[in-house]
Amino acid sequence: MSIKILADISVKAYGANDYKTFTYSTNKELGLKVGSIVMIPFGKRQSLGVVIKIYPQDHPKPSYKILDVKEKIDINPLPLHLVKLAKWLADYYLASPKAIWQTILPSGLQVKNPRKLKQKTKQKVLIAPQIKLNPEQASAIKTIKASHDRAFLLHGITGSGKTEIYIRLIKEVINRSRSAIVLIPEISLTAQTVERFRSHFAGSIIVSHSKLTAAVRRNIWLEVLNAQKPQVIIGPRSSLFLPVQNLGLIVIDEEHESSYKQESAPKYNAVITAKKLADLTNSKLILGSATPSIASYFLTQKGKIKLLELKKRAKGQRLPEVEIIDLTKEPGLITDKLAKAIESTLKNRRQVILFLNRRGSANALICVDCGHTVKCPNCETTLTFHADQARLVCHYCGHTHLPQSICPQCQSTELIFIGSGTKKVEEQITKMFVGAKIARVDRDNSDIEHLDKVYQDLKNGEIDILIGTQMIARGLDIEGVDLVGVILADSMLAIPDFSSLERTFQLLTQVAGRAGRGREKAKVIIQTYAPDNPAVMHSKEHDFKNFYLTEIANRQKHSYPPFSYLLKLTYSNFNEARTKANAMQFADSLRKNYKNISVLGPVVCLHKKAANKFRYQVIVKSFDRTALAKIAKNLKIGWTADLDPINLV
DNA sequence: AGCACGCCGACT
DNA sequence: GTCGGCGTGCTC
Repeated sequence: MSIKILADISVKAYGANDYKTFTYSTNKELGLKVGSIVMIPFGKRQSLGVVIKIYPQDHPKPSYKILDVKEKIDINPLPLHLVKLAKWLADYYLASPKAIWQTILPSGLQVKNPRKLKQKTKQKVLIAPQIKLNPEQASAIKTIKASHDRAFLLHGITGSGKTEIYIRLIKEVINRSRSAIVLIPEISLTAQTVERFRSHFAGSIIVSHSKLTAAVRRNIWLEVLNAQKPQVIIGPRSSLFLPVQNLGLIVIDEEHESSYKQESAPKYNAVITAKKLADLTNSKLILGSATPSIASYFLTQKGKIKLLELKKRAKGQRLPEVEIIDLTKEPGLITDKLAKAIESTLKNRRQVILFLNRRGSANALICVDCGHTVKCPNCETTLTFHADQARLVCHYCGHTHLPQSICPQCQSTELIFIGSGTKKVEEQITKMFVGAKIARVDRDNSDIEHLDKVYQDLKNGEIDILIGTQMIARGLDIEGVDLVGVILADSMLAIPDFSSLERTFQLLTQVAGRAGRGREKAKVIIQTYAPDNPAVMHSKEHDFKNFYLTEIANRQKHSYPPFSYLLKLTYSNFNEARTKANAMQFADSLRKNYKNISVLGPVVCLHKKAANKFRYQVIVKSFDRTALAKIAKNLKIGWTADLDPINLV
C-alpha cells in the first residue's frame, strides 16, 4: 500500500469567477510538486489541473469525498512565479481558473506522443551592425543598471534609439544568465523587428505571435519550459505567461498601445501584469514609448516608476515640421495645401503616407465654423448620432437629445456629421494623382504578411502614396517618406471616450514620427476642425509634457482614471425588451445597494447586437477598487465585467 | 461544460 | 396530483 498525500489543485475546467481550488489525493511516488500539471476527474469530466499546494503526509482528510489524481503530465512543473501570477490575475481581474489556465497552458498538453515537428531550416542570420550610443542613450543605460528601482519609463521621442537600449540591457541580463521577455504590439511583430533582435541573439531567441498553430505554440512553450540557458522571448502580451526560468528583464515597447489590454477573459492589462511579474521574479521592467500612456506617466510623477528621457533623435535628425490646417477656414476633404504638398512630393520622386480613420467614423455632430463638437452636459464626452432614433446619444449615461441646428458655441448654423466621407479619400486621391502608385491598408487587410509586403513595396519605391488607418501609424521606418498627411484629426477626437484625447495625441505624434527618418525637409500636415484642441495643438510641437499636464488636469476634474477606477458591465439577452429592462433593474439595484460608487447608464452598446443577442452596458465609477471588484464578482448570468477598461464604448 | 435540484405552470 | 420547463448552483 503506497502512501497517499493530499494536494490542492486549480482546475482548468472550473469556470466560476473565483480562485477556488479542489483537494485531491495522490500517491507519494508520483512526486507532485507545486506547479505540476495533472489530469484529474472533475464532475463528470476529466480536466487538466495545476498543483497549488502539497499537504504534509499526516494532514487529516477532509469530510467530503476525495478523488485521486489520474496522472501527472510528464513535463517539468511550472515555474513558481507563474503559479503565483495565476492567483494574482484571478483575484485582481476577477477571472476564472478556466480563463487563466487557457491563457497560461498551451493546448494539447495531454497528447501522449506529440508528433515531432520538423525543425525549421536554420535561417541565415545577419551580423548585427555595431551601433555607437549617443550620450543620452549611454546615460539611460547607466542609470538603469545602477538604480535599485524596479520599473522604468523610457520616454524617448520617435527615432531616439530606444530599441538599441533594450538590446544592450538584454545582453547584460543574458550575461548574468537570466532571461528576458520583450513585448511588442502584435502589429509591429514584423520581419524587420524580429530580424533586428535575431541578429543580436541568434540561438537564444524565441519568437511568439498569434498566427502560430497550436502544435508550434506547444513546442515553443515546452522549449521555454525545458530551456537550460537564458532565453530572449519576443512576442505579444501573452508572452508574459511563457514558463521562463530565471527571468531578469521585461521590456514593453510602445507601452501606450491599446493592444496590451486583453479584451476577452482574462481581461488583463499587460503593463500592470508585467509590473506584478517583475515583482515576483525580482526582474527589471522597462516601459518604452514616445507617447507614454497617461496612466504610466502619472505613476512616474507619483514616484512609482522611474522616468528616463531621450530628447534627441539617435542620429541627430530633426523632428519633422508639423503644419495644422484649420478646416473651419480652409474647407475640403483634401485641402489645396495638402494637395499641393502631395504633388510636390511626388514630383521630387519621394513618398506620401495619408492617414484616415475607420474607427473614428463615429457620427459626431461638429460645427464647421468653430470646430465645436456637441458634448453631453453630464459627462463631457462627445455625443454620437443614432440614425435609427434620429437623436444624439451619450454613450456613458444615456442622455439623449435631438440634434441641434445651431452651434451652442458660435451660433453658426453650419453643423455637419463627421464620420461620413472618409472612404471617399482613396477615390479622390486616385482621381487627383493619375499615374501615381497608390496602396491601401485597413482593418480588412492588415495581417502581418500584408504589412510586410507593403513595407517592402514602400521601401523599394513600388508605392507612391500609401493610404491607411492607424494600423500603419507605428513601426514604418522608411527613408523615402517626405510627407505624412492626416485627413481629419477630429474623427478620433469624436470617439465618445474619456481616453479619446490621449489616443488622438498618441496617433498624431506617432504618425508624425513616420516622416523625416531620412531627410531634413520632411513635413506633416494635419487637417482638423479643432486646431486648438490640446491633443492637436501639442502634437504640432511634439510636446508630450504639456499635453500630459492639460489632460491630467482634465481627468482629475471629471474624476476619470487615474483618479478613479472604472468597471464596464455588459449585459446581453436574446429578447430586446428584456435586455433593457433587466439592465435597468440591475443598475437601480446597484444604486440602492452601494454608497461609494456612481452608476452611469444603462445605455445600448455601440454594437447593439452581437452573436444574435442585444447588448446594454452600465459603467460604474468609484474611488474604491474593491467595491467594483465585489460587484464584478457577484454578477448574474448574462453579465460580463471589465475592471479597469481602457475604453468605454 | 454537464448534471441535479427545486420551483412553478399546464395537463392526463 | 405529476410532468417537464429552465434558472441556479456544484463539481474535491
